[in-house]
Amino acid sequence: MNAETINNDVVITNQPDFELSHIFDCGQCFRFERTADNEYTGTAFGKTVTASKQNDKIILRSTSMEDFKNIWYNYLDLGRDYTSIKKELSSGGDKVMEKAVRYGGGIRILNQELWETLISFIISASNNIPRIKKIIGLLCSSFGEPHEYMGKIYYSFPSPERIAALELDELSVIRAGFRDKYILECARGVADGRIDLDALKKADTAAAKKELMKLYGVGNKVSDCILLFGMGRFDSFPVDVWIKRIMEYCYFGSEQQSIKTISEFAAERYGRLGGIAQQYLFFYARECRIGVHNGG
DNA sequence: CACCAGGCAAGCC
DNA sequence: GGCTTGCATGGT
Repeated sequence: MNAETINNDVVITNQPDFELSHIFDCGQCFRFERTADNEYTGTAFGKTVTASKQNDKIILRSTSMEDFKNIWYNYLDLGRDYTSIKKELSSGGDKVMEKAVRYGGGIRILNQELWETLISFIISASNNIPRIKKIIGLLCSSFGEPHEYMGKIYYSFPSPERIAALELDELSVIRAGFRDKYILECARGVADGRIDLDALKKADTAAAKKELMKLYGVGNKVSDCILLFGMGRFDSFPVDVWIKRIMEYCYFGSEQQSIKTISEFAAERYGRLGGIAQQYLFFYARECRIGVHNGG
């Protein structure tokens, strides 16, 4: 990887295993939108950026080398060697994973803020991705801090304190439905110190998961997503309806399995790379609509 | 109209 | 422990 500043852009070259559509359409992140061909715009850590890619050149528009080094390099997980990860996942003779890796070869697991990940995946429960994005967008535009980027106003993800100060009926403007009480309760816990997210980051995966599952609105699947997307725990393998479907279809002859069975199968097969394997499978399942026969 | 969406909490046994 | 049901909202 090489990065240099050209005018107000940061231009990245020699960066393999990086495709914006794979990264932002694999369900890990809800705050980036496609704004043109091979171009996505979104906000993280209170800053907005437009990322595009053309001819193996990645351009982060209207930003600084300082922000690249402090925020985007780590956020986009540019320090990790996905070539060897993909090789390892593909080398076991697993034809399904081989194909999934080919499909989503440009996926990177974003290093997102833990607080934002917690709330985002509480909102994801029994919901669909367009509406998850809509609710989170409303949460940010209603209660986040505004900033200007390339002549437009964008909003940060609101702080725990900001949400904690709300009443339930004020929060209802985001149309989160039954999830609003989960959001409020977690915000109040983080704001008053009952929930210590920084301490959680230091715990091992099993202990962190146990703590996460104590939170109102956080169960087995949502905690796995928080571990994977907000804490970089690649040994976490979230099993949602898509993963359940594709695993049953590809590994169990389309026969229904319990979530526990699928989790154990994944842990055995993918081990410490489970979370990354999950993202390749999720992207593959959705792109090909595997197991979906209702004409989407 | 029914059913589904990156599930979870609460109530049962 | 495992299983069932209700849950807000919006889309098809």
